[in-house]
Amino acid sequence: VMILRSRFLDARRKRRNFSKQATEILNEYFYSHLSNPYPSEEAKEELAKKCSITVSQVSNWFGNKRIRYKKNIGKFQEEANLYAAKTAVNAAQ
Amino acid sequence: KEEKQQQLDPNNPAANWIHARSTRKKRCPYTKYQTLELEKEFLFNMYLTRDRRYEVARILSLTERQVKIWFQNRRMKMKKMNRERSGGREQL
DNA sequence: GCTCTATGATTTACGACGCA
DNA sequence: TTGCGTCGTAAATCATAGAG
Repeated sequence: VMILRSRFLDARRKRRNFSKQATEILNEYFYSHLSNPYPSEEAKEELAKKCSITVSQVSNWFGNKRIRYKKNIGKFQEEANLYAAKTAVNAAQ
Repeated sequence: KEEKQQQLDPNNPAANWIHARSTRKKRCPYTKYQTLELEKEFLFNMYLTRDRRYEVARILSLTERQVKIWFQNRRMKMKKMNRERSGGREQL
């Protein structure tokens, strides 16, 4: 029983990568708010809804993204340019 | 293998959200034993008296501050678990 | 299948702020 | 003014999904 229980509890660490579209939405927000990539609670809720993930997952994603971006800006430069261009196109419409 | 040199391009709008308290103690993962004992204590009561905190800290070779913060974090974890347990679907 | 690494989640440690 | 509470986060670490 304890074994089964612990397996169930450990299942929270079973994860799937987010969908391509969810990642797209999160990255768009991140790179279009690069000067302050800290979404408010309301913004997190909206992102969560759009991405079909939980608010906690949105928080985790931004926490991971900020630290990993900061640790190696060069590695993300291409991605940053891509989303900057995408945002510019959206804004132009 | 470890050269963390990041030249912050002035063009880069990300220049300002770096906190990084240089005086912060590095995170040090607790042993299985320490965690287990802390969990047992948490099960006994979610809030520590000063005397219990002293005892737990002494037994586990942690500082009282570490024990205090562990309980604070543990309560936040519980809160989060409850929040997502009631909001999400349950299977099994 | 079998490494690796990218990625989502969890764990320590604080700063900021609240209340008694 | 001390001191413990929560909230949000940084940074390190964990666990493994997935790409080669």
